[in-house]
Amino acid sequence: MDQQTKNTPRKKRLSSEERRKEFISKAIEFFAEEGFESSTRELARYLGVTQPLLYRYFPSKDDLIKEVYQTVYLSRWQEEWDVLLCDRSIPLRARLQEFYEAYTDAIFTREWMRIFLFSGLKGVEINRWYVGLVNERILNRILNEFRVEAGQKNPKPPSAQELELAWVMHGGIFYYGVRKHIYETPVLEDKSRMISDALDLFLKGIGDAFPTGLKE
Amino acid sequence: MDQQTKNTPRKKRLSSEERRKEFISKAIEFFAEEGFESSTRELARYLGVTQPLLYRYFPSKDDLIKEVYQTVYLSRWQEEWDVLLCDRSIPLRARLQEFYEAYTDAIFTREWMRIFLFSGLKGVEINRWYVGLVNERILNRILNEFRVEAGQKNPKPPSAQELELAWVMHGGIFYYGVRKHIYETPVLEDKSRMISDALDLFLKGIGDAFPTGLKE
DNA sequence: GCTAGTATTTATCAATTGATAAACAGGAGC
DNA sequence: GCTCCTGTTTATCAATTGATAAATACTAGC
Repeated sequence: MDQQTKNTPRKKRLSSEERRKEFISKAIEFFAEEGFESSTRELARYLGVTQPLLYRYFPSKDDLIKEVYQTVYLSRWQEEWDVLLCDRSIPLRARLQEFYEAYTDAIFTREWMRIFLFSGLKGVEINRWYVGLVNERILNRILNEFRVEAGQKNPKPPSAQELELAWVMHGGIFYYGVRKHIYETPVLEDKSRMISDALDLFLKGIGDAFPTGLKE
Repeated sequence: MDQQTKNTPRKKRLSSEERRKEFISKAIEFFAEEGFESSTRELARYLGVTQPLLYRYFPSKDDLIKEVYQTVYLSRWQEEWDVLLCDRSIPLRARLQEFYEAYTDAIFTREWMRIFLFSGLKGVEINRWYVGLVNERILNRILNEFRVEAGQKNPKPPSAQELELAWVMHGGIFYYGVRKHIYETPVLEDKSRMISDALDLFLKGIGDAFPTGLKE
């Protein structure tokens, strides 16, 4: 409705841009399933177009793949999570529960998990960047907030051992997604419960394991 | 030395079998690095032979890959671990520490980890079989032994929730290997410490979370 | 040393791959 | 209705793929 208001010469171009987006989004589905080694012809068939058409939208297969990475890796993180994790008006326990439920809702899909692991095995740079993001924006923050909640004013950065423990917790939760979407093994249906138990273990454990860190 | 003792007509054949084994073992290195989509020609170059020679030893590329799976998946598990995990003359905590140190020594290699994930993404049957092995021979056993040590005579099988918690612990430890050998991210150097902390969290946590399960 | 059989290589096939160029189609603007 | 522009397809290339057959090199056994 109302497509021809005034002169909007970008209409054509916008449609072209939309087409591109559509290609990328279906390419994500396709590569997630078949792996990045699969051929452009099969991808084209999946898209319902001929193979040379892809080269009108992307200079090469590699460029297309890079766009797939970009979209997958960058579109899932919600800025509000940065706020949530540091919102000291909410008890840390509740913050973490809410965060991990939302975070796993975002990444526990067959698509995201498979693209993530495929790219991890390829060793592409964006994968390492993402691991760094988890490290800084999730785990270090959690450990910092834990100290603050325990009464420390200017908490020191967490030790390597503490950080490792946070990684074990995070990895344990992440591996739930791997089992479900990669191995396709039955898992406990109640994801919230799993998160809750994992967080209980972690928060209780870290308090016991590093009691000195809290009082100084 | 001493190669021609008596008449050992199997010597030729043995040598042929050895060659085969050698091919498989180097194919493991190769495919772990390059992925199973890589070509037989590149594999042959890696082996220092020509490509058609491979077809004297293996009917097809797929057969070779299957042998790679077999070797990787079946050669690492030590029968003695089955004994160790159920050896009630040793405290469970010590059993678990010893087991996980040995187990991770066996599987935390770039080779094993990459082959495992590659095959997991392909969804091959042997991968699911292995996940089942972890479930029955490690996690269910641990939970059972925990109840026995807590005084139960004929422990019921663990609940799905308990099992999930064990998976989170196991997955957390496993993910340490993924981070180290797949993502190649720095991890806490002291693997034993990581295991120890992870086990502390788990054993303490499971005792607190399921106290009723222990007394009935 | 000769021979037979096995290990290995050379040559080659048909299918598939990423990529390019040229032909075609269809609609917007005059 | 005609033209031009852009989205799309057809035709095609050279490189690479898994696989086979024929030729050669090698070595044990006489």
